[in-house]
Amino acid sequence: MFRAVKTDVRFPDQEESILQFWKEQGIYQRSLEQRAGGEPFVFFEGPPTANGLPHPGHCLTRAIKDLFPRYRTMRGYWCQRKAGWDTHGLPVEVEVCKELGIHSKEEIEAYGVEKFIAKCQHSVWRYMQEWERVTERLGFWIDLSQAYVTYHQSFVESVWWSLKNFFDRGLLYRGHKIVWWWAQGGTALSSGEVGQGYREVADPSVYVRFPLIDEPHTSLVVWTTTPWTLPSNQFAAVHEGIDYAYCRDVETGDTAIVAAQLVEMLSEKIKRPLTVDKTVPGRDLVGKRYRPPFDFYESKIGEQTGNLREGGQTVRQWRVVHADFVTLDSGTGIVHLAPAFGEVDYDVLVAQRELFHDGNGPDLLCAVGPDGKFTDDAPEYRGVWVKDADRPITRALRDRGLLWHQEQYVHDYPFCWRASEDPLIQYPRESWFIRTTSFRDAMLENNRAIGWHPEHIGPGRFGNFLESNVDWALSRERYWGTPLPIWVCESTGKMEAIASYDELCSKPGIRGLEVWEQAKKNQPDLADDLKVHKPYIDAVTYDSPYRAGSRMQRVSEVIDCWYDSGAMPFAQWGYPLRGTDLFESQFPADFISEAIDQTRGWFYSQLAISTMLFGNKPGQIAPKGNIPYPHPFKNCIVLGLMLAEWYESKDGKQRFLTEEEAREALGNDFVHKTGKMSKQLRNYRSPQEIFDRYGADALRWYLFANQAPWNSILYSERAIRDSIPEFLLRLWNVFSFFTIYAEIDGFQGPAEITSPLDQLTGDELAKAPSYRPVPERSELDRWMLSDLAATCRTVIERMDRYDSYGACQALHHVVDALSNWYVRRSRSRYWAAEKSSPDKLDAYWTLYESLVVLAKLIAPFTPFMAENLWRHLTAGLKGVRESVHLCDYPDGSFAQADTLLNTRMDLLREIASLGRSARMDAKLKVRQPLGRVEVTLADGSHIPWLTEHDDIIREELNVKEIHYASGSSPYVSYSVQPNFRRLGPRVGPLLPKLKQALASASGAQLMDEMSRDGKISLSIDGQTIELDGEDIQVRFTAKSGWAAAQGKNGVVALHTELTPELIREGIAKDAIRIIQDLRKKRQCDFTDRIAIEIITADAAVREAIDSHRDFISQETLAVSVTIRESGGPLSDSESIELADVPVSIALSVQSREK
RNA sequence: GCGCACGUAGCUCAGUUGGUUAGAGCGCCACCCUGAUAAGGUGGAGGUCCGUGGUUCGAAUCCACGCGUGCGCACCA
Repeated sequence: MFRAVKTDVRFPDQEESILQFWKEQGIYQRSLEQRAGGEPFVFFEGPPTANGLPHPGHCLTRAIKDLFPRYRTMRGYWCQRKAGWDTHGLPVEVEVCKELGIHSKEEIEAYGVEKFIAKCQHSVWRYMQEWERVTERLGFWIDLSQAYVTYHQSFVESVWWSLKNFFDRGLLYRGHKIVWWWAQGGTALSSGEVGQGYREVADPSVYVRFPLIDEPHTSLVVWTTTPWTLPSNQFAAVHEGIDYAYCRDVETGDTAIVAAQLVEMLSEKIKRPLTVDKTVPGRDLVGKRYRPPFDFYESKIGEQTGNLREGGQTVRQWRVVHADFVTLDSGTGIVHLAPAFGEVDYDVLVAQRELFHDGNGPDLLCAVGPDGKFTDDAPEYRGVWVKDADRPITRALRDRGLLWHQEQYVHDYPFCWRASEDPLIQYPRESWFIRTTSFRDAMLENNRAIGWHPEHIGPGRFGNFLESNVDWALSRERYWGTPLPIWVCESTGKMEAIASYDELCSKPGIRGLEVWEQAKKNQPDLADDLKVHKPYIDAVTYDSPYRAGSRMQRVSEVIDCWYDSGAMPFAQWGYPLRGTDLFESQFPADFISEAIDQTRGWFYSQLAISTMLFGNKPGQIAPKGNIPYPHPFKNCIVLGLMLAEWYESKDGKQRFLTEEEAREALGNDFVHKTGKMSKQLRNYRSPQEIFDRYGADALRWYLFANQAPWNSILYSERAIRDSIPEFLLRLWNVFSFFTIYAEIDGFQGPAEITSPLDQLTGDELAKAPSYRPVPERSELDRWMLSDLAATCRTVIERMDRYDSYGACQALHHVVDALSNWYVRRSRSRYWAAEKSSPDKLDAYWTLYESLVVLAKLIAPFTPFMAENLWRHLTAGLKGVRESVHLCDYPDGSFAQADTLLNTRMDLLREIASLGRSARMDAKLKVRQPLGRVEVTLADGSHIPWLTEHDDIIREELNVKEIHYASGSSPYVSYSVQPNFRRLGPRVGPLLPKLKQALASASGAQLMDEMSRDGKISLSIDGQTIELDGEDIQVRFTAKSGWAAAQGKNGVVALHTELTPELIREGIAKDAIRIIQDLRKKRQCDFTDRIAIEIITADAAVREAIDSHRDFISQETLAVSVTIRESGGPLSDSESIELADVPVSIALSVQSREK
């Protein structure tokens, strides 16, 4: 027995109660248990960092991560969903520093690393509740209780194990890296952080002469915007292919060498003529020695030479070298290289060293300390902050006649995002690297096997990134991160890697474990996982195997937290110390998803680690006896970025308003803005607001159904709200319609069935006595189920291709068909008086079954709505599955997909739509019956079928008669066009003329010729062309002067003359509508009987009502309809216009039973 | 500067291997229908398919060069 549901739904309230139900009944757990032993569908959760609040963008990733596992689970796969949290890294440290009001590493050290780490560990969980709430509220089913956490000991040990593997294979090495360095804070910044801090500044721009040693009175001229790097100069770079000019500078009497192409420009700049003596190619300059601008180093090592690998000797530095990056865009075409302060400069140094025998190459010259101040190497400037040294250095150059020219240069330069007055400098730091470059080809091969969605990511952005791979700079000179598990011998410098805490503890002569033990004793609630972190792990030392009496001490660095996330495929299980079975059964992933910003983040870190670690090469791990590419993930949906929208005043003074706020404050005088979501700008609203107002399903449906997931998507409250009626509300209204009538008629549904129920499949429902086999039902019923079955197959096919957007389109389409055609066309069947007529029961069963199938079909997309429907549809039934999420996904096997029927029904709908359009043109409202319509179709083959369904069109269009034709027709004119696709290859250049010929001929004649001869002959440019039926396309046009409308497949024309009888019927129908309105106004029950009294002076109206009295009574459940010409005012009456005349009408309820 | 993507109606987006009248939803306006009614339907207005050139009988679609936007990378010596 079904109970009518209210139509004024509050989806958010319903969702909250469903969440409660899921929780109490452990539905998620049971959905998993039920599939245990099924084929695994492996999902990896890319760990979010819980260090900040979740924002709308996270809802998108979490929604899509939920969709596919839910879908696969219903399809029978076993899909575990282990949550994870990314917990390490600089952002956590920064958060803690803010809290403590400190900045620099010195301040952290002063505060105490031990206390600092403990704070970091706590800080990680600060927003955990918000994260869990959003996750749950969105309906993201994931096992939060089993979440992996990157700081946990088991995770850290897995990471150690993989690093030891790399170390032992020689893939982990120590080298130098030029980093963006925050000197005041004593730390390097990641490229993301650097990118945040760019600012336009004016720097000094100096042109400096480097005198050549072997050519008197001749100088290279170089340009730099960082004069403070000049004392550390090591080379001057030219490009071999560029021509350089020796120019006489009249003022100095010196010869200046600059790029030939720039002579003129430079001459203007220095405002004096430069006379070119000769021009030489860059390669002729390579090897020439020059005098550096400062002699701090030259005075000590100026004559230092080294032995070249190719034989011979040369001076180590202060030579001209070739470099590819030299261009003529700015400067002089000769580049000053200070390898300590530039990445490309450093690369040149490394390349130069390669030329020499080991130990013979140039050392790195660096006159600046990590604090950004000059060291003893440059005594003149010792202790001066580099930026403050620009002026004195420039002055010194001028004094010594080396300053050729000086100006200001405006450019963007990075500053520290945490201390906006501190400029960053490039600075060399010792760093640990992973030799990813030697796996470049393997990574590319692995990448080619991955199913990227969209496809272009693979060869495009991601592939390109792999092509330009450089070794992974792994180490960070910070505190809160996975410690690099390498111990160094204090006397020999030899190193070894450690793979676990136990391995460490078993080392001979182990000492320092007590530091942790003591800390734990003092503070028993300290998380045990901290023992593998700084500072405790740093205290652990052991006997060196390399020299008796020496100790092994850990290096001080922690690692890049991207490595943590990339290691999660195995580290989430603690593999290989723990979880071997789990890892092997859950690797590789079938599906992962993140937004495009993870290309160089998680997508790369996973691929790099997996490619290097797992395989058949010596030293690699081969779980399950090797794993073919791709691994560690097979499919990846790369989501677009979510954009914020806001409103602001036209002058931009009031920003980041909601639409409501803007309307209130500014009237209509505001602009709509969209842009990147930004925490700082606070230009987005909390997802919770959406959940509370519209519900999670509304948000999910908006995210899934509005565009392909890789397009960027606007987080727009209005757009989310607007997407509700088209799907969720429409479906809910259909369901509500069903319950209203099922309650009135006492439709039992599956409650009739005595045998055990399970998922309410067609086979189960067929056991109900009143359930008739589908083939015995009306065409409309068969069509609906066939359309639904076809939709099931379409959705499955698309979801298997990871095309969630396409699947949503199919769902949208079928809900529209159900609501706007099936229910609309079936209404009268539900109103039918005979409660147990087979047709009425068929209508109920068809609608019921459709709703059951839809509940299952939409379950992965809008899980709340699906559950809500399911719970109502199965209320009171015994044995049926408690949750729709415990059901199998419908595969459409309940009905044949009848494509012919579908085509015909589409045609029928088109005819109805055209008829309504024609009525509109003729200004004939649908309530006015018409005598006849003429339907002319391009293709006559469906006419017999359509004729059988006259009743539908007659009712839709409110006409008495309908006539179909396919031949010539007085309402239609034809135009014939060539079938371009077919004829293009055949006649090619003649096509335009052929088109012309067909257009100018009479369409009707061509049609006649075609039907007589089966072909048309045309002569064009002397060539005879024969066209068969498929070579032409016939286009229909309604002839003007008729109330007619044309569509793709035909024309619908109306007979518009009205007989007195038709007019009377129209009036009666108007009367019915008015009475129905009154019933509603009086809040009558659907089944209340009423008495009607009508008073009007108009004889035509009286006659119309009188002659249709029975019809009116039947439609309005009236026991009596009284008509009077005049009389005293009726009590409780309403005065209304009917057929343009005044009418007074009274309604009284007679009985409320039945 | 380099790479990738995108550029189609007021907004958000579809648009199959090139086929000649470019679609949908929303919004706006008008009308209609209505015992699902805080729904539903029909129509209208609104497009140099970013621009230029090319290939072709035919280009929103393919090619080239630009312009603009987003993202990423690099550079700013």
